[in-house]
Amino acid sequence: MDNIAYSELSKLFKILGDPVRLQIIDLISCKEMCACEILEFLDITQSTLSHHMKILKESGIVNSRKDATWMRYSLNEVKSAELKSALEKITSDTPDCFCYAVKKGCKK
Amino acid sequence: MDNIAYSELSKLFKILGDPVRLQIIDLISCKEMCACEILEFLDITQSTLSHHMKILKESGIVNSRKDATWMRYSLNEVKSAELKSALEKITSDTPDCFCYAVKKGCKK
DNA sequence: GTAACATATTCACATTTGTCAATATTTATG
DNA sequence: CATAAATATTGACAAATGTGAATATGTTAC
Repeated sequence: MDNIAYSELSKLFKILGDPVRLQIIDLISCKEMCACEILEFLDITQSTLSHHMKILKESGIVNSRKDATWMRYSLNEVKSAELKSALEKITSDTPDCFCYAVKKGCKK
Repeated sequence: MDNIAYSELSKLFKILGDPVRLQIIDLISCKEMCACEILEFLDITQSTLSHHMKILKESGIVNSRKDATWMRYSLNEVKSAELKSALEKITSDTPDCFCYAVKKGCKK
C-alpha cells in the first residue's frame, strides 16, 4: 500500500482523537443539531466549539448546512461507514486488503 | 455519558491518528512480527519505531512478548474488537447506547 | 570475554494542537 | 437603522507530539 492511504486515514482518526469531538459526533449521530444546541452539552467556549466544528466539517465526517443564523450539523453517514470499513480492513487479516505489503503467510 | 469514556476512547483514536502507527497495525494484523521486521517496511529510524511501539503497547492495542533478543508484536484482538464496537456505537443512533445525553428524538 | 545484533532510553527540537479572550460577521426582529 | 443572537475569525500561548542522533542495555554466538 502506498503511504497516502495511511496518511489520509490517520487524519480521520486524529480527528476522533479528541474527547470533545468524540462527544460531538456522538451527539449529532442521533439527530441534526445546531452549534448552540451542541454547546449546551459541552464545557467549552463558543470559539472553541466553532474551531472543532470547522475541523470536523473539513474532514468530511460531519455535514453542515446554513439555516438563517444557525448552522445545522449532522453526521456524514457515508464517511462514517467508510471509516468503519477502513478500520475493519486494517485490523483484520482478510483478502479484502488494505495493506499492500507483501508478507509471508498474510492473507491480505 | 460521563466524560471519562470519551477521554479513554479518544486516547485510542489518537493513537491511530498517525500514519506510521496505522501501518504498523496493518502489518501485525496479519501475523506476529518483531521490531526489526516491521522496521523494514517503514522509512523511520529504529528509535522512532521503538517510541511508536511503546505507545501502541501501553494503549493495549498491541500485544508484545520477549523472545530472546527479539520483541514479538501482534494485534490485541480483544482491544481491537472493543474499539470497533465503540466506534459503531458512537456513530449510530441505536438503543445500544454510548451517549448518555438526553436528546429528544434520540433512540440512544 | 568480545563482537554483533536487537531493542530501549535520553536529549533536543521543530511542529502541531486545544484552548480562551477579544473581535468580527451574518441574520432576524423591532 | 439599532439591537440581539448565532457563528466565525484572529491572536496568543502552554502543552503535547513525532522525529533522529547518540548512547545504553540486553542477548546470542564465537
